[in-house]
Amino acid sequence: MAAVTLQDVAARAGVSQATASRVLNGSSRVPGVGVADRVRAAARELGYVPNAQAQALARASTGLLGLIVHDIADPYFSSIARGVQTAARTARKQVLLASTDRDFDIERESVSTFIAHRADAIVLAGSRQSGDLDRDLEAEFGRYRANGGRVVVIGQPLAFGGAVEPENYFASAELADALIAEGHTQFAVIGGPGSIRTGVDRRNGFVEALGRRGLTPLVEVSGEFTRDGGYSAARRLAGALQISPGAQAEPVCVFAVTDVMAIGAIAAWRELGLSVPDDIGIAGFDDIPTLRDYTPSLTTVVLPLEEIGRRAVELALRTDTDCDDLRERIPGRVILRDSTRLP
Amino acid sequence: MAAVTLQDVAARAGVSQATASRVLNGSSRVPGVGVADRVRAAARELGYVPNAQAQALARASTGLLGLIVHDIADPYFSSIARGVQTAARTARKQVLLASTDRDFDIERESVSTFIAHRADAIVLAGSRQSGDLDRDLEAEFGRYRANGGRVVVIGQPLAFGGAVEPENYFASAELADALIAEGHTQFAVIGGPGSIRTGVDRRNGFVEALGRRGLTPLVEVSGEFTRDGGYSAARRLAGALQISPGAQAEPVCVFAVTDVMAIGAIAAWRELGLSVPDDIGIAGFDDIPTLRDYTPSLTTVVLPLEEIGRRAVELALRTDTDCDDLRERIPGRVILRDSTRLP
DNA sequence: CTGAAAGCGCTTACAG
DNA sequence: CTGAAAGCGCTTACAG
Repeated sequence: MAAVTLQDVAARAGVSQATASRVLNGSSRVPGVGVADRVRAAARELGYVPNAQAQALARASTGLLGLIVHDIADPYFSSIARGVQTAARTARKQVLLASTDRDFDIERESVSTFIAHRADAIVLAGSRQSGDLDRDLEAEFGRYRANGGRVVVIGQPLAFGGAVEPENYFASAELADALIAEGHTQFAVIGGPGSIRTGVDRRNGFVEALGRRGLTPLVEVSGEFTRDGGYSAARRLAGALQISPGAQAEPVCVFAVTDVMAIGAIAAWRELGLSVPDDIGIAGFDDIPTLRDYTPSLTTVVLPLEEIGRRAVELALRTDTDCDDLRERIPGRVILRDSTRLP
Repeated sequence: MAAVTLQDVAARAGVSQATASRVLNGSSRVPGVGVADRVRAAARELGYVPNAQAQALARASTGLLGLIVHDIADPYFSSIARGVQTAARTARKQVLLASTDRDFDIERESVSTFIAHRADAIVLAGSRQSGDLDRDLEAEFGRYRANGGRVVVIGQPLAFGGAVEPENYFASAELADALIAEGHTQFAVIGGPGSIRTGVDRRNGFVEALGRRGLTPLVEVSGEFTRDGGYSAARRLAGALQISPGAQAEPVCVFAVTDVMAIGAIAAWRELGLSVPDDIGIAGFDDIPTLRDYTPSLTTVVLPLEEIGRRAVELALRTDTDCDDLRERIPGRVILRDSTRLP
């Protein structure tokens, strides 16, 4: 049970605890030559591992960084998590991870727990509708920040703290423009849940860009941010549009706000005997790595997810300034591929 | 800076710190009615959040669970991580995550740091070649366990601690048998790095099962566990086999030890004008969700990854017994799909 | 049921 | 350069 303690090390080295502490964990003071060596030798022989909890209590900081995502198994979030990990490692912070299953209660709990653990900073990578950050959460964050905690959100509105903003709206608008430039004139949209801002922004960016060209989606349907959400939305969409195999003058071009949904949509249409892109076109969003070799290759928008994660950590750890009003906008890049090719 | 302290709450409620502690965080003792309410009210009004670091120091346990993976952005590991998260949440533990980028030095560092943070348990989800768990790591784990720490590994050999063993070897053997039953007689293998046990087991299971039927792979190549690793290995393989479009009497059936590698392979062959499964067949391993709608659909083996993560946590948290010799074997399931269909 | 006090394992002014 | 001591914020026997 009893792990080796700094006291033990000090005793064996024949110095005070303070000296042992300075040699092992402090940085500045250079002690007498023999002393430092003795202490280090004692620590090694005893297998001393400093107790980070005790250190955290004695210092002001825990070296912990909280990361909250909707679903760590979702490639979108796991890529962000990878970037967070990388940046955390270079900053010598440990990552506390919470995957909330898109449940806002769990999210709130996770925030409380991270605060209880006195994480030095919290990165909230979920996404929700504007202004929807609930009061409890805002209040907790407020106190947390007052006590020196830093908070950075990725892709969501927050009255305070830092923010990394993937430009979902603009990127989707660019996608619409690119598709129009390709010659498309008929569009439809598969959106996400109304409560998730990312999806809403993408939908809005796309639809409003169409509007600027005098176009309107023929249909809009929506579903969960999952393969199955895309699948069932796509069935409804095909029904609404009455598309039948080989009968399209110009294939309708559908924008699914997520690659994963787009994949579900293609699967649904394939079952219906519809061919992409000949009967119906589709574009996604995210450029998920494992999907890059898909056939037909998927028109999509890339977001530098890992970079987004890294930037969030950098914002969270900046000491030169308060987090407030630090906003980094991260542009997306449109990639036209086969799934929206016109005959 | 100064967060609200238990002392503050006690003062405002007019009770001792001990009583406040018992009301708020202790479980048993039911104090006088008014007392408990007063304390809770004070805590709420002050916005008290217990300091988990201090609690950890005073109690014996931190409520932290360390998870170490090779790459959190890899779907294999992120699915395991999801299972770990779920189980951790129900056990009211927090997850400390380390993604090592497949670097064993970083892995070792992560273990040390987790031990320093006095994680109650550590789940090591990497994978390496048999016996390759280095001495330093073994020594650290030894001390950790002596102090009450629990360690569970997923898919790797360890002389002590608990283990969750995906049955890579057997599942791959079953895959070989199933393929032979389908009528295949010509095989080749795309393996992974020799240092990673998972890949080695899969390769061995497959090749040895072939051997039992008197068959031998025509070629074996290998590469990194990535899309690009599969891509370049597949080019070498096609060169070695001199496969040209439309000229195969019986397409060779290739086993790539990973779905991600299989995808890279298909992409490589497509560039060479080879069609799957007519010119060459391929099977993967993992059944990655985003790949399920791939065309051609990929023959593969499913491993219940989330369950593996959950089981690992359950093993790590079992209190009825020491972790030692707790081994859970998790079987895989073969799924035959289009990518290995014979003409 | 409640409180005073010791202790968890460190760090860090403050003296020397 | 080094040490004695206080303090970080809790929990938990031990008394009452």
